[in-house]
Amino acid sequence: MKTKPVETRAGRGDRVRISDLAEALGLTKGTVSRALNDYPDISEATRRRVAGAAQRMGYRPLATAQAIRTGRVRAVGLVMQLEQHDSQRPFLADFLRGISTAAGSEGWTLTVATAQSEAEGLETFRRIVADRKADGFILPRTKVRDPRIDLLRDRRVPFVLYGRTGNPEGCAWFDILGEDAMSEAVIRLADHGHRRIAFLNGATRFNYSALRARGFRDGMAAAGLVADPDLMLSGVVSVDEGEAAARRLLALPEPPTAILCALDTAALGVYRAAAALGLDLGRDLSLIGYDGIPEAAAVTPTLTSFEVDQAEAGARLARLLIERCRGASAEDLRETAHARLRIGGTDGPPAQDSAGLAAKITQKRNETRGRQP
Amino acid sequence: MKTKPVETRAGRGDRVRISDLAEALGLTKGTVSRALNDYPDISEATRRRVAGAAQRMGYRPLATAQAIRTGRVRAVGLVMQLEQHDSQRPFLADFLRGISTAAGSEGWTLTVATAQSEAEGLETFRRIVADRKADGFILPRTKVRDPRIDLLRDRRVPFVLYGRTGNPEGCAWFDILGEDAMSEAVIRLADHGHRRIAFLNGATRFNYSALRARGFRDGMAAAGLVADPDLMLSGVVSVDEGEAAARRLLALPEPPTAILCALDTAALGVYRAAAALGLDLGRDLSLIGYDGIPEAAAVTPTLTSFEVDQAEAGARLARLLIERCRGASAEDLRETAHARLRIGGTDGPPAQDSAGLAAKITQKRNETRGRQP
DNA sequence: ACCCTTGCCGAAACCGGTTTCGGAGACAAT
DNA sequence: ATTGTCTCCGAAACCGGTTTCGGCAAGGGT
Repeated sequence: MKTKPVETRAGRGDRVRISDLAEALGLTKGTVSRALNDYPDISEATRRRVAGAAQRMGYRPLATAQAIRTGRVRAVGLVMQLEQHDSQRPFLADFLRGISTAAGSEGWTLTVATAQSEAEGLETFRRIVADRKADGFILPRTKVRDPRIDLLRDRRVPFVLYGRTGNPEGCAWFDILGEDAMSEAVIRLADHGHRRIAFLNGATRFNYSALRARGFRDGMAAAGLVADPDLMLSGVVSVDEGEAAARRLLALPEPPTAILCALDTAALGVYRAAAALGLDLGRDLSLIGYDGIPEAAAVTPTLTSFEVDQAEAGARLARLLIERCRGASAEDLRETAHARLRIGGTDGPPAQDSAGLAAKITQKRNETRGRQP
Repeated sequence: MKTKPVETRAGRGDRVRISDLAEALGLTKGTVSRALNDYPDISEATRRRVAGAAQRMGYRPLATAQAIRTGRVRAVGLVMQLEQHDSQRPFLADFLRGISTAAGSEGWTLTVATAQSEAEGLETFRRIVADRKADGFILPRTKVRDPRIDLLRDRRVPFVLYGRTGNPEGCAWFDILGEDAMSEAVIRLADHGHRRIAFLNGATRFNYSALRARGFRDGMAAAGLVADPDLMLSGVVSVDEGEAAARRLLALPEPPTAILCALDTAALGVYRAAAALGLDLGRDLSLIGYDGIPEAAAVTPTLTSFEVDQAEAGARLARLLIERCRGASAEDLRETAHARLRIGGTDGPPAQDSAGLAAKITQKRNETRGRQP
């Protein structure tokens, strides 16, 4: 039954072991180990001597060997729960690059797993921890109430959120201030002269949704405008949902002259609705999105949107997690950054006010109706 | 200096160790180990007894502990060398999902690293092997002559190509038959009535380019058409390059009525060129791409293109690599699959032949010129 | 009845580290 | 000079497995 494995000569390879180091220094490997791990019972002199020799001889402890005693393998874990409409998808490569380079510079590696469902995801965490394939996790796409957090907090497994969450106790995180972006967008639209501004929010189970909604409201207040509840929809994620929502909004007696979307995918749906109604994006209807997905730059006119440096996010998350694994307290490991506005062609001064827009829409609709039968 | 690490109680956790198993069976752990690893000096009876107990007690060997003796950690490695224009990028999530689920079902995990340059990539391989973070590698985007292959082959590290290569000796692989797709596309265009068909190929250093070019030629031959060298360009990768190439082709005395692109990104550039010349895609000019990137479905008309099941590709690659690590010979581990045509709105019978198209282009150009000054 | 295989398993070394324990030596205090 | 404390390192156990080696018992041949 046993087939001969491929000869991996890496086995006896040129690695310097701790015993080599010890021998070269005239010490025992136990002493060398303690010196390298900053045990207090090692004199400063030998500590330096050992560190120097380790450096010179290129000694790097074998993580798998350390792990059997310490249980720590110097690997950050990432469990991706892929959903159909995941705005992070296009940026996954950048995100992973950020994580793996930051981790690599500390001698850590990245272990990736995927899950189709939440339950499977939790099981995956358990497995990876039990198998010692990672020392901690980066948790992307945090929810307001997130079972992953409960699980890991309960098991005392280190983790860092990409995003914030409802109960932040014991959580370290890095997050983009989506609320600031939404607020900035509203003020920009108000400066253009828009007074009726709609907001298409994402799925409310994700934590960012509440924040972006708050940012929208804050921006409206700052601009001296009223946030009409009829113009605030949530759960608008896919292109189709975006189109449907926009159609509904534009059929109102007092339609918005600008739509702000928490997700670019929804914004792409607005393109369709505008095209169907014969509206000019950027003139008849202004539109601002969030994420900066590639499709938004490929379409005409290009979408005004907020882009996030996902590589930077990954790098900072990795560094935070490593610090956390080394024992830093979660409360000291909380960072944020801003999204950057990428100006496209979909926002500008309104060609007419809400009433004018309503009239135009009615007129267009009648034209179309007239042509059809 | 030493900060207290986060208490990971996974350490003493509920894991059943091999010694637990041995004790329960009244055997020594050495015997149990040999039984589980199919050593020939274990009776079939005890082998079964051990396997049964392992199953029942939920014993799973700790990979990191095994690794220190065997050097094998049950992890597949993936080093992504990210380039600016990587058509795989949008599919990375699916690809990773395929790999990690297939690997997971065998108890393996996935270690991911990234590199900015070829040299850094090679160094990364060395590091991962030396640190025993992976037992073998999946090599995406193979080149005709690929230094990664030389390195790994030389060090006898198992690997599997995603793609084929110039010197296949000792290489296992999985690949999509891009040549068949190109050939199919040509025949489709010929069936539409096209006679002058152009081909925009990708970067020639990648192995797929030669294959797709061959597929184009084979398709032309099969359709009874001549492949005009003036209509075959290569190194056309980005949207800008695609646009420039299309402009050049359409300025020829006998322009093509159809363009086949080895990459969707290039095809997106053709959209721009067609728009600039006032040509109707699907009527004046037919266009077929390859990859099925999301932008190609977002644009109007949608691009006729070939899509690849990247999750399936990842899964098969993972399985092949695991087999390879278990000792299967590379020559027995070579699989292929087909891309699937996704019909869009960019291909159809030509509205006019090449001469007619040339006339139309000249006319449009004069119109534009007349308007401009 | 004797020797020689052969099959099968226990004992122990080993992999490359970490961690505990104890003791040698330096130095200060009595 | 003796005792006590403190510093610093060696020795050895340990982590959870794998692999080598040797030997016992059963079976086979003469």
